[in-house]
Amino acid sequence: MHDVAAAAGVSLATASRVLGAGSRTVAPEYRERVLAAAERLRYTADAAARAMRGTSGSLALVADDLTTPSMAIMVSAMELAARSTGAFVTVSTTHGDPGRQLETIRHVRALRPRALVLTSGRVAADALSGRLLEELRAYERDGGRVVVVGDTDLPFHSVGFDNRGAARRLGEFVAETGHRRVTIVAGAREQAAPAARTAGFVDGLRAGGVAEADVRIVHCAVSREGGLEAGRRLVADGLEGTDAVVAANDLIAVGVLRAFREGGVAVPGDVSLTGFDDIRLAVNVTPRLTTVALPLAYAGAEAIRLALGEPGAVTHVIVEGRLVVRDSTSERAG
Amino acid sequence: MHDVAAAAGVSLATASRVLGAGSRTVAPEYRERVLAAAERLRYTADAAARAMRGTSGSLALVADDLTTPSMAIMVSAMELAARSTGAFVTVSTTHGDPGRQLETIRHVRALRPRALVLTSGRVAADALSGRLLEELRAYERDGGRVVVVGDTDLPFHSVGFDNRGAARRLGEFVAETGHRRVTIVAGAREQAAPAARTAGFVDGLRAGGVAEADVRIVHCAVSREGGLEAGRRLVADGLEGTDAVVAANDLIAVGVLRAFREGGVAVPGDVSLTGFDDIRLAVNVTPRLTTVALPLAYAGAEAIRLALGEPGAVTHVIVEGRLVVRDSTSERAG
DNA sequence: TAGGTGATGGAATACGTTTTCCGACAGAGG
DNA sequence: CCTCTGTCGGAAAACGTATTCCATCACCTA
Repeated sequence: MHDVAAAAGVSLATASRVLGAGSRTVAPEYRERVLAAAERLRYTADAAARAMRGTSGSLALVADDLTTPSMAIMVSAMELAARSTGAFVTVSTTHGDPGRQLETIRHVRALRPRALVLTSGRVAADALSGRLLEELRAYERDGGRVVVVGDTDLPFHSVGFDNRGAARRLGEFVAETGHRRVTIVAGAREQAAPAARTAGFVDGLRAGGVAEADVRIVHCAVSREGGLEAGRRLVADGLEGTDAVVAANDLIAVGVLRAFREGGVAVPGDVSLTGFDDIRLAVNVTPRLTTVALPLAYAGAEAIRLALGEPGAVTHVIVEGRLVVRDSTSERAG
Repeated sequence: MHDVAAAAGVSLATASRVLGAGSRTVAPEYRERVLAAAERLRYTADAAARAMRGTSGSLALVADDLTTPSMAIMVSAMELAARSTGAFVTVSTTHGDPGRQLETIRHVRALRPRALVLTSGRVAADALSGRLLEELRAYERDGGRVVVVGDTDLPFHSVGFDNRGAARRLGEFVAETGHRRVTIVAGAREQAAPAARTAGFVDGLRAGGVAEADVRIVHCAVSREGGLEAGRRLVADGLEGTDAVVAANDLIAVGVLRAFREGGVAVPGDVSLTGFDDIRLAVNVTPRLTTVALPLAYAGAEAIRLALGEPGAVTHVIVEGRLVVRDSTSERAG
């Protein structure tokens, strides 16, 4: 910047006033001269030096895993939203491992980011969460801001999905389209999101008139393979009049779908099938999956809004899912 | 750090020597005292202040789009590799728009990153590339290091895929398994990767003994929809003895597959079909796609290795694809 | 015309760290 | 016992920017 000021024939202070986000006004003539010199010299103010004075203008995103499509969509939306305000985004992944989460947060604190956005399916459900919480609190005490995406029982700003509510609506839909014997492929019992969805499915089915005795719940790994295995078990055990299978997410549903195809079970002819998440794969299978779409990009943008927001009370934002009816469900006679 | 030094009863300089990556040795007793004080006070050295002296220890990743699975895999691998060396990673997306690329690079230069990794399918094929090049050169002149992933005709370090070579091997495989009339669904003529693959397919088919007159090339949009459309056209025009369809990527192949299913063409019964990229979807369709797997994670890690490498001559790394034979191709009688 | 007032450029300082230089101290060798 | 040498702690400078404080200047009003 020294060079720019010299080239423009003004003092360092004037150059800074022009190039920094104008704390004070500068005469138009000088302003123009400085801008021209900066352009000519390809000058950009050093973010590190700038960070040493005021706020840092960088955001730290800590996510489980970028390769999961839903994470990628959220992180991408966050990057977009942050960028539109001129903030930089640094990304770290933890693979959901609480130890790595802790280590990552500790590491990232060195950047003195304006805010820390923690996106994880399993923040609270662990023994380490005490130390994690403590670390996040320390970060807040230093003036940082914590936003958690996907979990709402922590005392930080958060963006959560109304898993239970959306699942309830899906359950109601399944009940109202005439299904009477339903199997829920619920994924892992311990994970928060699948558990909330399962509870919502049950709510909705009951509300729609399905008898408790006619709702069966089976667990499996939260993956395509888990669904495949669960589906094979269902086929092997006999479907016993089951006319709908409700899966905790699309990946599981796709696995079940494959098992049904192997076993000669027609979807939706013999059994209706639903997923959750509306991943891209949901429209690339045959039949296309009836599912619940989560507004992931919106949630990501909302997280950045919270991260950059004015200081204030801790805010919990809940975003709703949307039922997407496609070809994997059909109306039953009765 | 002042507080830490005070708490440990040593000078600022000593604390720095212990906590910074030891430029000099400190008496074990003092060292321990400082470490204990830092732990107690939850102290982490300010990265910005640190960056103002030596090198910044941060890497800038500029990618087209995080939501594309292949990009996500590469970026994720880069993050992992960078992290293992203690570097921070900031990501920016440009949606492949050259204007945004330029603006992003300009913006990111403020961070004085140690290196800039540009991952894009279409860096060179544009009128703006002159200004882009100029900007990157200016960045290099300031001591930065530029690594380009996916394009090799720029004068920077690069990691490229041997599209043509891998396509050639796939072409040979198709020829050697007895296919004699082949249609290449080549995607867009203007894009570098599809064009290189098409050339490779032709090489391989010719080498495997397929006559030039028996290779037909059709173009389409590089997407599932493009493939669907192209596939429908093929079905409508009549396949005229075509016994293999070779697509420029998996997405196109999946589109073609759907068109064939609609049109009653059996894969691989009537026609063999191949893709390229080995995206997750390739194993989630029926039949599972024969394709070429690109070692994306390896390429990402390699890019970081170049980015962090010792100064030296510009290096171009070419990574090979691997033929993955699945169910969408079958051996022909002759 | 003189004094007051508002605008604005310039010098200096602070931010938190690393590193260089200097000085002190201890141990060893003559 | 003195001196030389090696080790290590402490003071200070430097990195690049934003901002505070001061000085100057022009303009307006009485």
